[in-house]
Amino acid sequence: MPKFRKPLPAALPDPETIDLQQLAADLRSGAVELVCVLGPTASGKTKYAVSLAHELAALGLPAEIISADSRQVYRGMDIGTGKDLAEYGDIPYHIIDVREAGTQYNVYDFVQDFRVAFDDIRSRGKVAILCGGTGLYINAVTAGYDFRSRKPLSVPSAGGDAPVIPSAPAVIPSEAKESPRTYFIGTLVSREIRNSRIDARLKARLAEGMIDEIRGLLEQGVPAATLIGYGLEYKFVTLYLQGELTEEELFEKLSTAIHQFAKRQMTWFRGMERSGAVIHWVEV
RNA sequence: GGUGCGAUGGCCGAGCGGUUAGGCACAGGUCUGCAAAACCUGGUACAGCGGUUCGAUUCCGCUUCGCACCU
Repeated sequence: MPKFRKPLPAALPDPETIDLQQLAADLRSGAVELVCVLGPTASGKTKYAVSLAHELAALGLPAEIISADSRQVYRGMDIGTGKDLAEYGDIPYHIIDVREAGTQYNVYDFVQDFRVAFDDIRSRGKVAILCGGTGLYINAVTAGYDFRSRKPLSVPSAGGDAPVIPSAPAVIPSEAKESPRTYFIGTLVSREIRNSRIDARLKARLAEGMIDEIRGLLEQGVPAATLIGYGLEYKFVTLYLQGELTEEELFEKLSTAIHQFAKRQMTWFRGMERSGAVIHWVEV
């Protein structure tokens, strides 16, 4: 039997410095059509994307941000998703607060929404910066996932208990366009720092009223099962509100779950790199 | 000081004279309509030293360290 080598913890990519002048030139020439800022949770993506937008604007290339976050699409889910809209300042953002909390949203919807936002931004002569941590969504639009050949989801017949996906159109989506030439920038943080930031941020969110936010969603009629399905803060806080976790367990388990989530995000990004994407990692 | 009980991988926790229990954490990975989701894979540890035995994590003794109780 071959002895399996224990996989070593993946080394951090080498940090780079972005050559802004070059990036600006590539944007002007069309060599780059989309800038994508990605990274695990708590790595400072939004802050980085906003400052990049300002820097590009200073070079005569005003930019707008398209969020690639599967949970910030929901209105009323603010603290738990880390939706810090103030952070954007005067930079316009897209695909945030576009759905009611409690509804469904998926990659397919995102691809449609992205297309609209992207075309809109470009038609106004501005640069689009895609920024987020939902790897699947990022990959779907930058690698050109084609859903046309997939069976459109159908709404189950009355009485069925299959999950209803109301946002799924019953028609075959329009022809997928070619994916934009994308320049990827990854926000890099060591695992240790990332995890300690996650914990600090979690404490802050709890202190800011995250539990009340989620209690409010339940009171508005969002089913507990749906909130649990949203994962992380929504899942664990709901369990806590249902009395299934003590306050101590809430922090401990949620903290662990977010650490694991951040790791999965990095796994996804490495996978993108393995399949050919070039990600320029920067230390923030 | 005496007696008794216990000491299992990062943590919890079974077990047996001769497979690597298991869970959690951690690490690596998968991913084309719920992705903050759903999955897959990985680590031979039995406090130390002797002894009995073909073979000891498992039996015996001593040592160390915990816990309990006693004068």
